[in-house]
Amino acid sequence: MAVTLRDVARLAGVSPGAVSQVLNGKPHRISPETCEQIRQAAAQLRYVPNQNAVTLVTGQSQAMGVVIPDIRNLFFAELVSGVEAVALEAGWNIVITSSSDKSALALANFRTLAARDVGAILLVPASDADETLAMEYRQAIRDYGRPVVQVDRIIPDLGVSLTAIHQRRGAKLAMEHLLDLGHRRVACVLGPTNTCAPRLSGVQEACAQRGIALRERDLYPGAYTMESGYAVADAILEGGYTAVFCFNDMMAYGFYKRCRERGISIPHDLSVMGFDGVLFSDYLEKPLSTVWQPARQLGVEAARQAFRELECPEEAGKCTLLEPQLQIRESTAPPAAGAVCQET
Amino acid sequence: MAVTLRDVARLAGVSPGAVSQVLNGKPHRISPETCEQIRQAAAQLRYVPNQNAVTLVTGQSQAMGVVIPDIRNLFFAELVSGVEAVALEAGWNIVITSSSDKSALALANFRTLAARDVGAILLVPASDADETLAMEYRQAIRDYGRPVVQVDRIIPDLGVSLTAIHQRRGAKLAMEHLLDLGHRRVACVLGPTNTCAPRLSGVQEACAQRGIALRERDLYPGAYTMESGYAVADAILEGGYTAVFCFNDMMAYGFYKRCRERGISIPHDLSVMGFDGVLFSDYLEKPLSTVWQPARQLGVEAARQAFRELECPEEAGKCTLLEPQLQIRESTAPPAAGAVCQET
DNA sequence: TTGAAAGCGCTAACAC
DNA sequence: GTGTTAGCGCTTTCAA
Repeated sequence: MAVTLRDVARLAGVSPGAVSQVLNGKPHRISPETCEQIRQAAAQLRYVPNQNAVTLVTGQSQAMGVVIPDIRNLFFAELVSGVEAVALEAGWNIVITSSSDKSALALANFRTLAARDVGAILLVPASDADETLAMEYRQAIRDYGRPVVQVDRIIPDLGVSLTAIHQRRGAKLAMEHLLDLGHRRVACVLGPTNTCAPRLSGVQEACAQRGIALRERDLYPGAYTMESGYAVADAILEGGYTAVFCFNDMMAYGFYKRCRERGISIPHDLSVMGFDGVLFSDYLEKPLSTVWQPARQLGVEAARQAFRELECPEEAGKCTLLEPQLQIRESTAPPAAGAVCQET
Repeated sequence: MAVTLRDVARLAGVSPGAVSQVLNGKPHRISPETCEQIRQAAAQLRYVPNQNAVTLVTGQSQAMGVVIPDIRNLFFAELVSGVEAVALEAGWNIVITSSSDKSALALANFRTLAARDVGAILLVPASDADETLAMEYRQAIRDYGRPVVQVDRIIPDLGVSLTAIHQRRGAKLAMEHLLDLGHRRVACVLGPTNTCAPRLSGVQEACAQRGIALRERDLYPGAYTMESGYAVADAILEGGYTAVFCFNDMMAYGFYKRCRERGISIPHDLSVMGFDGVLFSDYLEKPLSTVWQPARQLGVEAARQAFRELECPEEAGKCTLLEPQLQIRESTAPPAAGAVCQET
């Protein structure tokens, strides 16, 4: 059915080996005329090498495996697009697997990709990864024996490179912005425990440096969804705060919605800060102040790191941290004299 | 490095063939004890079959190729997630390629996927596809010789199945909604010419059926981006309209922004209708009335169609149209008595 | 300068 | 029941 290298060889009247040499641009000990004949024959038959055969014999597919929680999350979509751009330059494809943020599935995905002999794997672990899982990952990474880059999220001691965004610093920037505006009663809406740790410690750092107390009860649980931002709003609006730091933009959107419903004016009655810098934040009725994360760049850097390791194994184990950017828009302002949110 | 089937055979003291039989659950003519031994050996060595070898010999990889314009577009991200869900059930992976909505790249991607022996290809053509390209596609599809499903966008006479959303009907619904509210001066913000044709004819149909004239100048060019919605807003706000139908939600967001800046009140001064039903539409200051497209379901159906064709080639050439849904929210209302947009 | 031959790891048809 | 064998399409080494 498909045209094979043999077909080309037959048409050109040479051996398969010769065709392989020429078409792969190897140091050719083949006469220019033969070369030309081979090229013509290949073109005529529209020969395309079977990648699986190439992979089988070379032991490495020209594909990069990617494990992410969910492609519908804009952050990961951006990330993937960065990876793809780099892969494309090198003539590689990408194989994507989503874990629904479930560790077991993420690990299974990792193994599947390994079994496909992808040339490298970019791994964004699920947020519920624990020590048992870390051990399994270590094993799987060892078995795989090729470049693995941990992206965005950290499982300790995996022994592979890490490419991530400096979230702690970003969160600190955000909190400092709020504190500098004069806010003293700030609520935080967190994400899933495992993944929001760096952001939380950024917040704590900012408070500590300014000698401001951050109470346990100022920390509200969230799930990084609009729904969870909406759901937690009432409690916060009654908590006597002058500002809220939502640990991602989505939750801030949900928060906005509830504020709108209750007639709370942002930023007059309450300042709202986000985190992510998602596409839409600039198009809200009050453009959201947030911390922009270079998601696409993250994908680019992670892919580059993988290629670097491929060229030169000593490059493994590098840690790359990208800088997030504070984006101050219209949802934050100094606390108003008579803020509507009653004191507790 | 990696454990091979031979290693397992050696440990179990049997032949490679036997191991293959047992591990693949083939009608086993193998004694239960031997079976057990083989399984144990495989488990002990943590044997994982090399997928490339399997692919090479079976001639088909357990992977579905997907060609889309851009993964950062939420619509396609949803689509892909649907495909992935179906693929996962069958133990397949997906290989994603983005074309940046460029036809040449989309075609190249198609060929790359074919060369990888993916089991089937889901193709969302780029929006600038012309007849020359259609010919190349036909050729490539023939060479590929496996199931291809055209998704969401139509290239005529490709001779493959099509799974899409009934956009014409959706657009008609939207326009009817506007007309039923009493609007007579409606502006449309289009998308790239090739891709928005069905939506446009839905609009025309609705107008024709009600004997309402749709003038050429009521059609404004757009690019399906927020920026383009923002950019076109001024012209429309001065055009004496009482309603705008943006051919996607993104452009409506951009339109909102400009309205906000100019103090135009939606829907009092102007009704705005979107198309897509993107995640955020419900969280805008005035939740956007729109036409929801079942993007994820589209992916699910397309993948299922591919699997069906794989099982039974006669299934090829089927056309599946999914129904979009009118979602009326708060951005549309009857035209106000004294609308602010001056007449032309 | 070129052809022949040996695998890569696996499946499937065929002997034993 | 189980082992042996012949490839899948390609790269690469070694002879010629």
